[in-house]
Amino acid sequence: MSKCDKCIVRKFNVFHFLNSGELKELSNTKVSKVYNKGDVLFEEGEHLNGVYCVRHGIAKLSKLSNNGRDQIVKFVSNGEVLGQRSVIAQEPANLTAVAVNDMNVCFIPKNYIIENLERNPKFSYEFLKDMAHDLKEADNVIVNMSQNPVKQRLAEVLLHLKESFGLDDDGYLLIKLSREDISNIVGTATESCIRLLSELKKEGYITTSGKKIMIKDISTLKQIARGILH
Amino acid sequence: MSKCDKCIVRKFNVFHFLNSGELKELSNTKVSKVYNKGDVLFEEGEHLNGVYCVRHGIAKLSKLSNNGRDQIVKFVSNGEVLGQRSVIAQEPANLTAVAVNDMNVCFIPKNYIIENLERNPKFSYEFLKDMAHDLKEADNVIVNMSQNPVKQRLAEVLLHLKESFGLDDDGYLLIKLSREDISNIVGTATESCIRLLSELKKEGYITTSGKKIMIKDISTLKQIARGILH
DNA sequence: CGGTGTTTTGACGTCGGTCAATATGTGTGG
DNA sequence: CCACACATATTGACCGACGTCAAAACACCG
Repeated sequence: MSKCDKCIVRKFNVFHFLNSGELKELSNTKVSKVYNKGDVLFEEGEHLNGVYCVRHGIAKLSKLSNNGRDQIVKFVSNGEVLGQRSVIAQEPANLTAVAVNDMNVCFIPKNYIIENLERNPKFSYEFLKDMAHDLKEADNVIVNMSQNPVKQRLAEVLLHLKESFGLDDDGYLLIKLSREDISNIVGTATESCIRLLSELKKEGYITTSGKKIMIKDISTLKQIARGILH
Repeated sequence: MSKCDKCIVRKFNVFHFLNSGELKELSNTKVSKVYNKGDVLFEEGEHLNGVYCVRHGIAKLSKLSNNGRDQIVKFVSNGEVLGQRSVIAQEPANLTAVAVNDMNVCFIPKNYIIENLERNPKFSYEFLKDMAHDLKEADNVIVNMSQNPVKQRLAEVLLHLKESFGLDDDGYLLIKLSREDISNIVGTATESCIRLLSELKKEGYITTSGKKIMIKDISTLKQIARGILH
């Protein structure tokens, strides 16, 4: 069992303020888990007994709309924590979490979280800041989804994927998603998404090779994402 | 200056756990304010020096999209608290707050909030639960906005307005909004919204009289909101 | 090699946005 | 109380973006 006080990803999340005693307790209560690409971490409506701290890998958080299509709401990767909302509100999960990659995750039982929230104001404050950030992002997504055309949203998504997950050695987006996944982020039909991708390709702003996508003209893409260009 | 320990709305929000000493301090630091319909409480990008506790009235929280249209993200009314996200994250406001009604509001300075967060875990926990709830709502809105057609969203909005604010003595929705406001909630052009309202009217599910809207056939409207009927 | 799943392209219809004209309020001062 | 100006609501006509269905091209794998 690896020690939490040596864990690098902890530096970037709500656990970075814990003292050595609290970290030792964390090391003892946490459980390491491995998920393979496509595995479900938890599903909408499920009751969570703890949170998931991502050591390595990427998960997508999605929700089924009442018309039967998935909407991807958010990605979570190295250092980030999953399931905090449900644990804090003591409610069933509102979203489904699926591994996009092979993942290495630490599961931290609910009790540990609750107890620390009750006695450690700094810890609570970290959680609050985290959720405040998520809330701001969510509000921004609402505005974009409801007001921007699909091409603009697609451009935003591509830029966002680059910002969040970076590039591989050849300059392609590191995260590999199916066209269906991409359209489920953008909130559109798969075919529309494909069509707009090939449009962007024809215009010379991106290149694709199988699932891999490369952004070639980032500044023009930014203009499209801002609605200045179409 | 009225006393917070006698305030009814406190029972419904994050302040309901404070002890009598903390409440006395709150009474002394808070400032009562009155806003008239259309007044701006704060604007996107503005730095907030505290939170607003709504004693009476309704405010709309909106954000300007990069194509120049407003998107209403959320309403806040009696007992609810405004501006908490910005104060907690110590960031400029992400949304603009405008009074929909004449309002009676208590302004609570940032320092009071921060100090209590630092020493009172129960208080922090209340904030956390509040934000967890907001976050869930926001995620649900994202899914609806990106996946549902306008008529469905309009039906949902009407039902939501009824749930949140209730009816007046004649059975009309208590909250009075312009068509433009309604379309800014639904995320559509004003004319489209008007057209769909008159469609719902022709179909007999609602009645309108000026700005006032009455829901006549709530069960059918629910079916439309769920996408079962069109 | 065929079989299965994903990506791409084509054709077509419709939902919803835009512009413009008209109607209906709503408030103001006379 | 009326007349005028001005805002808001409603309706019509038109068009483009986007969703849907279907077929073809391509990839991946036993």
